[in-house]
Amino acid sequence: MPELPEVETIVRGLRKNIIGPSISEAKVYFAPIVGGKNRFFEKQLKGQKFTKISRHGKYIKLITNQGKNLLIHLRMTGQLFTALANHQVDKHTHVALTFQNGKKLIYRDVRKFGRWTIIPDNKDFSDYINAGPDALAITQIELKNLQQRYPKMKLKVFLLNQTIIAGIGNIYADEICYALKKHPEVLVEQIDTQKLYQIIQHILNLSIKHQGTTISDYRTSSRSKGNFQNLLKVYGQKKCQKCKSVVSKIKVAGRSTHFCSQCQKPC
DNA sequence: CTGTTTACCTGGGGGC
DNA sequence: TGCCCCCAGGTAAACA
Repeated sequence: MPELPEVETIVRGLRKNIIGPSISEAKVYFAPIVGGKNRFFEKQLKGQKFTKISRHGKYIKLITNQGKNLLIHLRMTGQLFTALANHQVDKHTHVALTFQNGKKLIYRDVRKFGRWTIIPDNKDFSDYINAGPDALAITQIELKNLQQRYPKMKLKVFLLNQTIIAGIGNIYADEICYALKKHPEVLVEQIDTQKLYQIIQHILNLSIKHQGTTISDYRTSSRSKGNFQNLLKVYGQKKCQKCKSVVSKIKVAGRSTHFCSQCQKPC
């Protein structure tokens, strides 16, 4: 589900709501989400206050006043939203934090793939985040260096690999290839760095402006849907917006891949 | 080392 | 309606 724009939208929303108040109760309803250590987890967070929230790629990083580091990954269907004191949890809610001001932070995840990790005191976030530079923080120089390191990699495989660039997932990889007018299987060495750089920044920032893409599960921190799904040019589309020909669907790196065979040439 | 499956889960949609 | 199969925004582990 959530890629960089969706995670960024959630982080911005939460920053306004959960920074400050102390956690009066932490409740885990499904232990595997927190690595099976639900008692430990509840104890660690109780009484803490979040002082900072940020993001690297699709990872959410939270820091408390007593230096506890909490790492959250939403994977496919994770939802992170704030709720009022009277909020009723449903069967897909796996973690709930209650703050002293009565508000709650709810983690809901239909497929249960997401993970909450408390970083041990002697470790750092980076020990638990296996990722390259963030797609919105990367410089053009860094991007060029990465292209030179993986010249024979297919463009979409390169974009999807989180250890190369962090934050781009299946939807935005397809949208980026489309905007570049390149077939997703074109080799990385054939891509102009400046164009790729500008298109990545443009598409991700535009999606953030529209609160991300809701295909089915993704919701903002206030549980509203994103709007960028209305602006997608090729992912999940039947016909190419430009030339009206039928959008092709193939598998690349095991992921469903949409492209226009007329507008995106493999040259 | 690299590229390809599989596993983790639930639910929605299509075909019959 | 119900059953079966496939598909889904992600990633780590197992496999060849």
